[in-house]
Amino acid sequence: MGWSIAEVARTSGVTSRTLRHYDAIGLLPPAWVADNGWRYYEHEQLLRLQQILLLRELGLGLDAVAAILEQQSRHTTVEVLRQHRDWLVAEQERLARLVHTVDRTITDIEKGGEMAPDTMFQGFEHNPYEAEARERWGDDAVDASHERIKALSADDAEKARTGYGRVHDGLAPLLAEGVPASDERVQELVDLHFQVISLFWTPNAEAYRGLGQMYVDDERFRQNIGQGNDALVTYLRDAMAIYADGKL
Amino acid sequence: MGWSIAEVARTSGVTSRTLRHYDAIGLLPPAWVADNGWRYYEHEQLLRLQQILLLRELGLGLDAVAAILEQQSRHTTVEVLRQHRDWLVAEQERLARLVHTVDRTITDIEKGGEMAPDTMFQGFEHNPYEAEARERWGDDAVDASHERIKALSADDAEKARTGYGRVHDGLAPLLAEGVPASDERVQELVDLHFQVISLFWTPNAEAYRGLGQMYVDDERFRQNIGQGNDALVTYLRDAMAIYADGKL
DNA sequence: GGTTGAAATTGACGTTACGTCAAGGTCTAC
DNA sequence: GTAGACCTTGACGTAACGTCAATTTCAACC
Repeated sequence: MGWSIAEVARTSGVTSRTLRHYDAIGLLPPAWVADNGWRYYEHEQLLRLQQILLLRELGLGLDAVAAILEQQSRHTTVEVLRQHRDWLVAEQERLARLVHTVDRTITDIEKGGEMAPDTMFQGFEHNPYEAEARERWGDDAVDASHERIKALSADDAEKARTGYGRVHDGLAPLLAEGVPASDERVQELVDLHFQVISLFWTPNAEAYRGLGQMYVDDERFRQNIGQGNDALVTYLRDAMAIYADGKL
Repeated sequence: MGWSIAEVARTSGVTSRTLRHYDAIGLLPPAWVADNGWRYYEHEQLLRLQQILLLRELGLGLDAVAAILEQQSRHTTVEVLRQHRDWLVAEQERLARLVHTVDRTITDIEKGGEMAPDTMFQGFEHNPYEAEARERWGDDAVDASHERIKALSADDAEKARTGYGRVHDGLAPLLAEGVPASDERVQELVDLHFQVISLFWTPNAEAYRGLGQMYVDDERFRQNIGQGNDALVTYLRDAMAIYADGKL
């Protein structure tokens, strides 16, 4: 009488390991255990297993499943399901925010891919670091960079239009509010900017300050970063200078 | 020279345990280790830590973070981030489906709360089970059930309008396609129906068959379940009868 | 009665990113 | 010398099993 663990496993689509696990945590003990230790299941256990699987499919944890089956009350069940639903929605929103942030970071990096290396080499071009740059990345890379920076057209600017989004998004309202560049919130954003830059190139204080100045001086950077709002770029430069003085 | 583990922990907002963990998995070894075994970190490690935290905030696993920092290439980084983004979106969609399913199940159960007990008792009312029902749930429950079933108004029907959604959603198109009630897809839906019912009441074959018949005979059930589509209710009854014969 | 193959059992480790003790050494200051 | 802060390694716990590994049992066949 009754079914063995493998038979139950086959007909219900779970592994015998899972059934043993459910036994171990007390969620689904077998109907009876033979003298040799073998587990045997009856119709009642099969039904309970189906209930477990139904609830598990909703994404509930086994503890929540156990709570529902223990109470067998509509009120408790709906209560647990509602909590679970709330959790699902919250998690979904968290993921949505992450997707957004990742998207922003990707465009930031891609924009960095179009501009930052050139920035980097241009920064070296007329200062004592150029020799080091040529040594570190090779003449070809530096020369190619010079080519690319010359070739930067309105097209590229357009392509990069959405870049530096995370920093831009946060900075613009702070500027509008008249928050000083030394403000903590501004410096946090600059820190983010510095970190994204630092994923591939770590400027020292002087280079970072120079990068900010270049954003202002070079029309393409000014346009890309400020999106027509030149004050924003100046603001970023000032904030970067303060950051460089304080943290680098 | 350098900072101790607790100093780094304080300034960067992680615990010393985390730093030890990052050392253990090779993600962030300290700059040097003193003779007494104490870890000391330099500026370079702080920077790397910031990079790690930046990427971790995007929801990346530590292995993905390690991959990015190991390569230090824009291409790899964007590649990893894109994969991660895809995963995030897929997960988000999965959660959205779960939310939907949980919602449906909640309304199913709540509708069950309004109708199934009455169904249950009504099912017993004119058959040999009524005595057992009175013994099992008490006279009060059965009498109250009779009161409630009499009081079922258009209001209640309206309240329950969205119930049995999962079954209804799946069944209607199959009926429209002319799929026979014995079809596997139909029977799967009936199985779902049976399982939701079984969360609180486990009918035997006869009771389940009777429940299906009642859906057809009683106007309120017919209306609630079929939403005006009487053929759907008949279809469900037939499918339930087949299910009862085959599985119960 | 012995052998074989299928099926069963109980461990126990691995997974993710640490949190949380626990036991014991080290440093600094009084 | 000792208190107190700080450091170390070690080990268990988390969720829900997957995946061996070693061993035992059962049913059937020769």
